Order: sequence, then structure tokens, then C-alpha cells
Amino acid sequence: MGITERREREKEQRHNDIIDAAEKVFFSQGLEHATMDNIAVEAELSKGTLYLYFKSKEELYLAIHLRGNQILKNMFETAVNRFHTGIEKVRAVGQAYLEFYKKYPDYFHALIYYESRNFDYQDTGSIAVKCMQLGASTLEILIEAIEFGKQDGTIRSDIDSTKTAISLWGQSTGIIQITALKEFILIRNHEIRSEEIIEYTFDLIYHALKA
Amino acid sequence: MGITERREREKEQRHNDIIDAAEKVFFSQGLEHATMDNIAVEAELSKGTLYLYFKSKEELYLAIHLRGNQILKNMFETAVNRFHTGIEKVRAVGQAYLEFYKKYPDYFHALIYYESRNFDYQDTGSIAVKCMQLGASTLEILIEAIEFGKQDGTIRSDIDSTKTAISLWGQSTGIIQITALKEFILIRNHEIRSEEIIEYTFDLIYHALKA
DNA sequence: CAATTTTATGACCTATAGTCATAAAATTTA
DNA sequence: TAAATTTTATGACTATAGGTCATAAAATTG
Repeated sequence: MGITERREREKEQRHNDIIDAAEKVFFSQGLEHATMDNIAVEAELSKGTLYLYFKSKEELYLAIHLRGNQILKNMFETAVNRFHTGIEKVRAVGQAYLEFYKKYPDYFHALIYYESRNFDYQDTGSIAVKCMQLGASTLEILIEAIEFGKQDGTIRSDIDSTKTAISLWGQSTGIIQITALKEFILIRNHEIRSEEIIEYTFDLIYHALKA
Repeated sequence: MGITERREREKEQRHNDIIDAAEKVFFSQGLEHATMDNIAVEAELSKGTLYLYFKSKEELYLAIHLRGNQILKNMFETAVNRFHTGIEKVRAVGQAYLEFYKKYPDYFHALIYYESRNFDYQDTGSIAVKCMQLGASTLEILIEAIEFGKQDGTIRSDIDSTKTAISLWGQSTGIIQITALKEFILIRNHEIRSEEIIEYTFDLIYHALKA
């Protein structure tokens, strides 16, 4: 039956329209200052309607995280495919992460938001679970790149691909987060730009992994 | 005049009493669920009085961060003094950070809170500025350890002490933060405990720095 | 002990996430 | 096509919590 399908599409359309509106408001006002009333006005809907599509303000923000994470995953895939040795692929993933942060700082913050708190993962089908799954598949790209490098001999053979991937993920996120947020302190106290530190970190990591 | 001094002491005492009460409430309920009313009850004071001593709920939480950061700094100092080569000192700082997280997870979260957002550093004398200053002095310990290692030949001579210290700070914070918060995902998806990844990360860093 | 200054209080204000009875719109049924 | 039913939308309303301020109590001063 065509009607059910059309309604399905319309529902998804509205779902996306709400995320579009939320994104505008969240990104211009910041998570804390954005209000559901603002978002409702931007979406040209009543506040109650927002709650028909999203359980809470937080779920709405996580929906934005999902968009960001999807973009990041695509960037990782592109990066990996541009190089032919494992160590280069790994380095490219790091570089892609930095590009992501520079190009989409607001999505990066949504990423950080998800990384820096706990959610209820019991409820399968919740957005938090989707975030986790997408995150796992993004991490998988990095695991494979490391694995590739171990096999082509560009990465030390005694490292553990999964542990290393998780480690790099945490390290990179941490360094971008801290230097981005405290950039002016870096500059004031040490005359160093955040990007410099991030690149420098990638060099250290490269040194730690290369065969 | 003795009276002024006594009042000074009493004021500081009350200041600390409020932080004590806030700590109990924040640590048992979590930052979000803790309310100023709760804290007032715990402190046996009226809510208005809290605001005579702290500008906002956030400042009160930052006061707790300060306590945590002071403990961390002491742990770093102790760690550094226990070893005699630079690279060992650096490794010991990492280990101390891990110990800190394990022993004081609530303080660690207060640390993360500070690291993961922006504050107004214009107002000299604000707690955020104190946090920054204490953080800088904590970082200094690490910078010196690296410097030491470059001189005793245990750390690569071509690394930049300041950049490396900032980098390690960000990396370590990131890896502890992510693995701590997502530990059950780690275990579910990869059968790896967070501590394992953290230790593993320190190994990688060790490898990247050693001469 | 009266006047003054400092500290404490809690009712009140305000902002906002989330709810729900009601209404409108779309769809199905007869 | 018109009535009945189901789905979707609304916005006034509730509950909660951070923060304020006129008032009061306590301490200090002269």
C-alpha cells in the first residue's frame, strides 16, 4: 500500500526537518542556551510536536551527533583509501580527524558530548545505542588500517590492533578537545597554537607505531 | 587586630564547610541531579547563604575541581620524586594519573568537567582562573620530568618538552575519559577492561619518547 | 546600649524541560 | 460522500531548579 509508505516518508522528512532546525539553534546558541521553544519556532512546529519525534532535548542533540559521526566515518573511509601502506592509512585517519574538527567544530562538540557522558544502552533502538553502533563501525576502519599496516610491515608487529585503535581514538579525541577548548591559554602561556600540538601528537603516535 | 583575622578564618571555614557539603551532594547525586537546595540542606544553611560564598552552582563545582587538582598535583610530585631517570619520571606521572582516576573517580570527573568547557578567564580572581593556574603548575611537573629525561639521555633529544607535556596531558585525559565512560562497551564489544587500554597507552607513549 | 556593619534567611522570581487534555487533519469504513 | 476512527499537532499548564532580594538577625563599633 502506497499510503503507508508515503506517510513513512513524510514522517522521516519531518524528523529530518526537526533535526535541521535543532542544528541551527544548537549550533548558534550552544547546547545549554538553546531551548526547545527556540527549536520549535525554528522548525515552525509546536513544542509538543518535537516530543512526538524525540524523547528529550538530549536525544535531539544525539541525533545531531549521529549526523556528525556519519560525516566523520565517511572522511575516515576516504582518507584510508587515499593511501597504500598501513602506517600512512593510520596517519591519514588522524589527519582526517583534525580536518573534521576544523571543518565541523560544532559536530565535533556534539561528538565530545556523547563521549563525555554515560547513557542508557538497555533500550535497544534508542539513539544512544545507534551512536554506539556507528561509533563502533567508525573505529573498525582504524582497526583495519592498523591490521593492514602490521601485514605490510609498516607498523610494528607486536602491537594489538584493537587496543591500539581504541587507544588512538581516545588520545586523539583528548588532545583535540583539550587544545581546542584551551587554545587561548596555550597561546598565552606557551605561544603554541592548538593545531601545532595536534600535529605534533600525530608525530609522536607515528613514532610509536612505525616498524 | 585579632577580630578581623578571626572573622577571616571563620569565613574560610564556612567556605570549606560549603564545599564539603557540596562535595557530598555532587558526588552522590551527580552534577546534574544535585540541587542548590540539597546542598543548602546538607550544609545546614539557607540557599541564599551559598550565594554569598559562591557565585553559581558551577563555581561551586569548580571549587571541587580545585581540590581534586591539588591532590593530583601532589600525587604527581610524589611520583616524580620516586624515580631517578627522566623517562621513569614521565611514566610514573602517567601511572599516578591512573591511580588518581581509580582512587578519586569523582574528582576525576570534576577535572573532566573543567577540561571540557570554556570559561571566562577575564575576571582575574575567578575560580576558573585559579583552576587554570593550578593546572599550569601541575603541567609544569611533567614538563620538568621530560626536560630531565632529555638531559639524562633517557628521552629522545629531538622532542619539545612543552609540546610533549601538553600532548601527553591531552592524550592521557582523553584515554582515561573515554575508556572509563564506555568501559562496558569495551568489555561487551572487545572483552577489554579500561585499565588495560590505559596501561597499553602508556606503553605506546613510552615507546614514542624513549631515546 | 544605641548605631552601624556584616552575615543569614527564605519567599519569590524567572526560565525551561516536559506533559496532557483538546483539537485538527488524515484515513478508513459503510 | 459522510460518519467514525485513527493519527498527528497544539499550546496552556506543571514541575523543578538556579538565582535574587527585601527583611531580619547577629556581630561589631563607639
